[in-house]
Amino acid sequence: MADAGSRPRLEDVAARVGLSTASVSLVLRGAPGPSERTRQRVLKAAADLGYQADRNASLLASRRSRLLGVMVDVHSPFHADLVEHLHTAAEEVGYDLVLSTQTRSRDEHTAVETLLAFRSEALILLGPLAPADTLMALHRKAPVVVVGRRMTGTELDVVRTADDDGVGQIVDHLVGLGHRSIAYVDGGKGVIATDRRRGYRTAMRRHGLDEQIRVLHGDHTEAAGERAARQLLDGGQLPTAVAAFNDQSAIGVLAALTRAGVAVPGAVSVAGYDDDALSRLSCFSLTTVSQTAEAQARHAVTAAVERLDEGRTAAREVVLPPRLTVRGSTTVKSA
Amino acid sequence: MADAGSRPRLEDVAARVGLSTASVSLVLRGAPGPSERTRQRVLKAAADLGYQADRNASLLASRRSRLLGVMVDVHSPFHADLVEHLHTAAEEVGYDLVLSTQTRSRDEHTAVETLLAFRSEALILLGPLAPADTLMALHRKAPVVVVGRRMTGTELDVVRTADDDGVGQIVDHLVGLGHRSIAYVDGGKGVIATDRRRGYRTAMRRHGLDEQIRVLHGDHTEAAGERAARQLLDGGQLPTAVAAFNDQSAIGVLAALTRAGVAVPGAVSVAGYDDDALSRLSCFSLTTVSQTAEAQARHAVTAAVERLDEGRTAAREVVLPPRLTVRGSTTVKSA
DNA sequence: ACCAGGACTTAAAGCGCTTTAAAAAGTTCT
DNA sequence: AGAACTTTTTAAAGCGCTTTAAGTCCTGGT
Repeated sequence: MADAGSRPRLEDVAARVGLSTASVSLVLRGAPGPSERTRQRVLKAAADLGYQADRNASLLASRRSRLLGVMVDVHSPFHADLVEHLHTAAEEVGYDLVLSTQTRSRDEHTAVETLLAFRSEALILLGPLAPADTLMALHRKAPVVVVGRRMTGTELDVVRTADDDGVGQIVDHLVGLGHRSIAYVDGGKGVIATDRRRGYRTAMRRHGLDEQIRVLHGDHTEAAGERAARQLLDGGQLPTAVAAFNDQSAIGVLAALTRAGVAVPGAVSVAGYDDDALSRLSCFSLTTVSQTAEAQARHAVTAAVERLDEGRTAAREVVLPPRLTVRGSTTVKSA
Repeated sequence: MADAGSRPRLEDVAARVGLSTASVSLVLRGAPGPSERTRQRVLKAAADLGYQADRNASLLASRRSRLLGVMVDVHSPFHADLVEHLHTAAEEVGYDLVLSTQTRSRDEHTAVETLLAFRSEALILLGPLAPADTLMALHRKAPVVVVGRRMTGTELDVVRTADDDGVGQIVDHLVGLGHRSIAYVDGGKGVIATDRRRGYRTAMRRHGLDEQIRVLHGDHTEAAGERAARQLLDGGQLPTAVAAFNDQSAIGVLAALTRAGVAVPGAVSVAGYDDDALSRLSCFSLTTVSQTAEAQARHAVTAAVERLDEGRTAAREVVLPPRLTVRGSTTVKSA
């Protein structure tokens, strides 16, 4: 049980070494001033007492909080990766993270309010859905860094990967394997889907495969992938490769094809997008595109810190190149 | 951009309505005292100014923090579910959550330190790995609630599901479908694996199927499931049903069987455990056991609140019954 | 000796809010 | 009208820490 009054305070440490709280504070934060002797004694005393600074009090007293608010969808495996890297990146520059999750019951607004209530100095929003002007309003309270979503015409910082390029890499890879008849399962409306679709079209044209362009209706779900595959199966002529909007959809395609007796990748190669946990399952072993969570996290933190500590005020967009991850679901076109 | 000095303070609101900060504070927290007229005026002023209390200051001033620290493995989909429900449960009793993730780079210790630095009044640890005495030491600083892990002989509160019962339900279900030859793919050492294995054995005996008990070596991975399945395939006589330690392993089994031309559930039924996102994929449609995240979350919060607000000091263990979720991977035994 | 200057240390004033004791304002009753 | 309350409001003292201006001590130079 917690012994209510037992938590040692700065004053207790100070009393123990017979110094002022000011000196102790200085030592504990590694600030210059205290002599070596004092430093040692204070550190010893603090350790003896198991002293741990009260963040709230520290933050309140210093005008800064050195806290970055991160809004994350706790259900997304990709966000999980991002958070992990955000943690390390933030730590390196002396910031701490406060997370707030948006869930069915807790919308973006509440999540962000919580972040602000904790005095976050900047907000890193992972895949926010709110409209641009809402985010701009927020930006007036604290610098906002949007991760993973394209945003045009705002003054917000944006960190994302080049989705069109990613699909382009998939197409290049497939073409390199000898495929020419490459279908694409679309991801619906939405900025990301649009970019990826364009990436597919552009890449196909680049390879002189204009005639082969074939976009199937779909969305981000497994079911959509299955529907698209069934459509292909019914349509008579199967393409030799299928690229999908994301991994989930790709898995739908893969499952439906396999169930219909079409070998993957033997007869048809299948590729996804996102490199999420699913794609790594050995039973799928899906060739996909990785969104380089670490790089995105680093850039997001850097963007925030530049605003906070270096007075940058101009918006900046960082667009990272995605990385093709070849696994077992794609192979050379069969004769 | 954040306009540094712009954040309105309690004092600003007070000045605007010509009252003391004390009155404003009272109104804003819904405390009794202020008259209706005052209340309205204050609320209006606060809204006009876009005032939002500074949590740090509030927490520091009140001796309480009303904060529950939650340690979560950000990569676990099950934890994600738990967090979501913890949020709502905590909100209902007027607490807020502060999350700290353990990752490869951030071990449990640091995660928990962060939680304490934020002045969490109690700690809810999701699937902690630390040894019992470490947790007990922590418990002396703040009440600890362990979720999802069995802990004997400690004074900690524990909330978990009855793993043996869960596997028992799976066996019952399979037996109900006419299966008698039911193999089990083990989950290795570890408390949870032990419980589930025992659940399997007990249930089999209860149905008079002692002779049929067959435990295959395994762990928590998909690969283990595949190995086990291959072993079954090589062994000559296939069981008519296989229950696995968890969903991942079950999926390995399922994939290996399918690949070998064994129809699932046509020839062999397969069941998993955990009801994680994987099992819901239509291409698997895995019969599994749900750990009832919501109920566990509620009990965890309740346990913490009882310690905090109702002075409970005796340890309590809440063991919830898991819930069988029947999907498409199990069916009546073929003739 | 005496003082400038450097090296440490500390008193004291907050940070923005809660809380409590006490004052102020209203009511009711005789 | 004044006593005896009750309802509102507020002054002031913190919460645990940071920060800055102001010391206190030494050293060495003259």
